[in-house]
Amino acid sequence: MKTKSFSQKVYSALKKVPKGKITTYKELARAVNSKAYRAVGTAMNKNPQGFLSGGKIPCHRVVNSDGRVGKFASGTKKKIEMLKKEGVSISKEKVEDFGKFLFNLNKIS
DNA sequence: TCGAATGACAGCG
DNA sequence: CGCTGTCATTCGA
Repeated sequence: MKTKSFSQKVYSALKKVPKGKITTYKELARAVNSKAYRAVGTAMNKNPQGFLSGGKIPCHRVVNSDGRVGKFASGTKKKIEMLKKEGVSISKEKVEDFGKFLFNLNKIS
């Protein structure tokens, strides 16, 4: 495994998330063996290589540990609708069965 | 409720 | 080029 940048690892982990599932900044940060929860979102925001640019980074599948969608580049509400189309139950701006749709990147035992 | 920690970027000198 | 402030967050007291 080559020494990838922190952000690069985050993208790779996020790409692993299947459709209809979501993940949290905390899990992503843990996937890269870091605790820079903020850096995960910040790096994405600075690198809009997400689904908007024809990329493969489902930034909209990333939510906060509280189940909140947090903030998104193209509009938080927009992501909520997308997630709902994927099958995720969201109320207002918060995921209901958040833990149920959560995808374990680290597959914690 | 508030502050600290952590990674990256923009602005300023 | 180097430092500071801010940010798509989280945790502990």
